[in-house]
Amino acid sequence: MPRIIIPEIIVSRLPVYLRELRHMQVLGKQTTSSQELGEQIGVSAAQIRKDLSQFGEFGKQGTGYNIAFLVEKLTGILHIEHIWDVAVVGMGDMGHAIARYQGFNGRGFRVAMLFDNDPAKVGTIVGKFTIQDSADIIPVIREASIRVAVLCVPVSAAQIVTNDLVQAGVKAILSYSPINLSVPKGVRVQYLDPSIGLQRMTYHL
Amino acid sequence: MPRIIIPEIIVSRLPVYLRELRHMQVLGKQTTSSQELGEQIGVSAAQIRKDLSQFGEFGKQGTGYNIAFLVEKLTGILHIEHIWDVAVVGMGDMGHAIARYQGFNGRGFRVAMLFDNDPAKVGTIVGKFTIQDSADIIPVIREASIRVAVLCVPVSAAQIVTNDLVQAGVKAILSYSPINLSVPKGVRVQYLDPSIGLQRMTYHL
DNA sequence: TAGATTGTTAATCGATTAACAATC
DNA sequence: TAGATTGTTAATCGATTAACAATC
Repeated sequence: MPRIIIPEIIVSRLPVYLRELRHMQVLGKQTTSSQELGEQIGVSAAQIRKDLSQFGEFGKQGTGYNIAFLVEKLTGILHIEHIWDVAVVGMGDMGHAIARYQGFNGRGFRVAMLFDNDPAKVGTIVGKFTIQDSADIIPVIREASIRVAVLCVPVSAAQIVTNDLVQAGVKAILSYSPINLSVPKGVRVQYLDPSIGLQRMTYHL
Repeated sequence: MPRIIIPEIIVSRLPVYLRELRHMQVLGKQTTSSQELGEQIGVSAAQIRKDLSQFGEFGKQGTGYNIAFLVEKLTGILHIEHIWDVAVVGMGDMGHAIARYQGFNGRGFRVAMLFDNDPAKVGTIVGKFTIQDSADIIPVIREASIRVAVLCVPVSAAQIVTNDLVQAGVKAILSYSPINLSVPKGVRVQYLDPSIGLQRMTYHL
């Protein structure tokens, strides 16, 4: 039976829905509607209902969505019901910030190992972990069966380190390096380049 | 004469084109084609030509695009021919990393001031600047005519600080706080939430 | 029951791609 | 000139919205 392929644009909205629903939980809310959720995050109510309907029927006519139930469903859909161990490569300022980042708590991820190629940094402790030598990335990540990595190395090293991560079995890379990476099919990259984010806004200024 | 409105999805690709073109310049290339540029960044050649044609005719049949010329045009289109001063608010690990970030060099931005509300941090130096008191955001930013800010404060403070930034005249906010912000029309926000980036990939794992 | 809100269909809207004349 | 590549048009494809029967 051919599993229906969900458009990437829909997948990309689900984490935003989930984040807002968790926020509503913190505020003590029990239920919400597509209307209310949409207003919070700037998406139309119809779009939210259409997106969710790709995965099942999670609401009730007249009353809307039970937040806890929908959070559970989205958590399952996004495959974050278990916590993913994450490797962080490149212990400059940004790597430091990610290594100590508290925002992964309750979102499906935890930092599990740190790498850098600077002998002066290898062996030192950042947050809860000792920085390991980038030269050992392949065996160490493979041994730990890590699938997710955050890349914080300089542009000059980004593609080389990426190749190692791919060889080690990493399937998802979040990159802070402002360069396009080439990866084989089956490996995904998401880019977080602050300059790109700012330039998307200065166009309008 | 009614200026044609460029779709946001096109605007969002321009910084990526520019980044790759600058990278080509570093590699010493003089010209490129829509085909070659597209292969580098994973966009179709037709789409690049279509996008660019919204703004003018920048290429030559048979030979493609002069990279330096196209860089200059895109720099103008994105309004980054002058450097924007940026205020960074929230001097936790992420704020520190942004304050000392070198990646804004040559991309149209420079960090110009830092704020935090923690008395223990106010007055201390990070990178090239002394941390100022968040209580003074409105007069200080207004006095400096700053239009661009990076938000690195905890979720609990994000909306309040945003309101101050808006009141101070900020028109573009890059937010690392994992929460949806509400801003008046004319003010833009871009979000960089690492967990959202990762969740967009774990769906496929 | 009356009011509210879902899930879904059909219509609309917008973005991408294919193709090619123009021309360097 | 022959080959390459643009800018643009028309066709295709996909995403969003509007509307509403179903039903809580």
